[in-house]
Amino acid sequence: MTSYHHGNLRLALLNAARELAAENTIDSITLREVARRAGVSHAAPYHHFADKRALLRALAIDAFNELKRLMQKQQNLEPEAVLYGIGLEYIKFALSHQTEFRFMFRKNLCEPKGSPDELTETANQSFEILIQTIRQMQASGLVVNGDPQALALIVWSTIHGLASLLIEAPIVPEPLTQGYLEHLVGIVQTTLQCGLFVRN
Amino acid sequence: MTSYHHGNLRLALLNAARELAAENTIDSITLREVARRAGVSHAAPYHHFADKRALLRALAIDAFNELKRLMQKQQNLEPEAVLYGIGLEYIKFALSHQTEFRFMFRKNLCEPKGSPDELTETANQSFEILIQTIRQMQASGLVVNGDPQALALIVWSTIHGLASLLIEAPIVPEPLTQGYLEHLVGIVQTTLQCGLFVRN
DNA sequence: TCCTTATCTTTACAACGTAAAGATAAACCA
DNA sequence: TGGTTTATCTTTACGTTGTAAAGATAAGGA
Repeated sequence: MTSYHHGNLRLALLNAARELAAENTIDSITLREVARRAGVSHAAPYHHFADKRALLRALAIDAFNELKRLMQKQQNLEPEAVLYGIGLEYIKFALSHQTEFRFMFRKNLCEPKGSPDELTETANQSFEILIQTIRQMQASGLVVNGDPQALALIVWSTIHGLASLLIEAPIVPEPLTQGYLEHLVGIVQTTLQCGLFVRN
Repeated sequence: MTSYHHGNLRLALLNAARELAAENTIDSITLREVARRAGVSHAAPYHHFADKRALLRALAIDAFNELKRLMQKQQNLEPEAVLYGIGLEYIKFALSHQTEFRFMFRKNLCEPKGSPDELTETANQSFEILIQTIRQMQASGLVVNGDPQALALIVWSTIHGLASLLIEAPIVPEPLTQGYLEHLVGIVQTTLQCGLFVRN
């Protein structure tokens, strides 16, 4: 079992990183510790990732793909329920994968603008689902007309903002129960749906 | 001029950190480089900050205070324009102080929950302005009734989410002009005001 | 079979955060 | 005023990190 060649070290490294992500804070993910957990020398990772950024980027890409999968699943609901479902999944994912979520939104993990970047591409694919949802809802007369991309950006902002604040904001709104969470997403829904302002 | 005692090293260190924040990415802020720029030895900062986290925390606190000041200034506008003004200032601040903005929302810079934490307190003071604004608008009949804290959280989410995505999201919506920025904040306003969904 | 190539280890180095102990100057107190 | 205390800064030191370079091992193709 303790062969010189590992078999699938790349995956083992990513899993070790995820393990660290789950148990510690964001700074505890170190290349050397990841290698240690995978049972290899501290330089071994360099045969699978160009540098530390590349490892974290791979982590972020995996996370985006998982989130995309969760969002896609919500598209099977009745049209009026899709957006609420997506919002809830998004926030639940952020809360249950806080460290990965932080790496998903770290510009300096992306390749310099212009060069092809898998992270940017994967993120865009997730965003596409939101645009697509808006488009479908527009077709069903559920959402106002207008540039679907801009509207999707606002929806994403609202959901992403709530998720970020719940994770990172130095304010403690409540002990976070599933019920309170659904309550908050409900307000988001209501806000988007009815508007915050009094109609005149 | 080159006296043994610096005079106001604490401020000089913070300014050096801000200088680094302005010109580089988030990882380039190192305690030793900050000390170098302030013209002192690499251990000098420890007489003014307990550790690196404390320096960054002070940076975040200063940033929150500056943002609070900007938001407060908007409260002099006509009631209907306050929220738009706050949103625009918030996003402009995030874009012009990206690194500080990132440190403002970093849970691990806060003291462990329970102990008194100046960062948490300062952040709450900023949030208070938003709650206060909602309350005033409710009094003027501009905003629907309901828990002002929860409503303010949603408003904050939307604005904060947009700011975060513009800074961090691995999608490039547009070249960011002042005009496009105002356009986006306008959509936020419209969303909050009129709702995204078709009325039925 | 031998050689190439991919994978992993060893060794090495500079930079970092931080601790401990010593130097300097300012402030305070007689 | 002069001496002592205290705050501030420096020097030295240590362990950890990311990364480069060179060597060891094993797998696969000629």
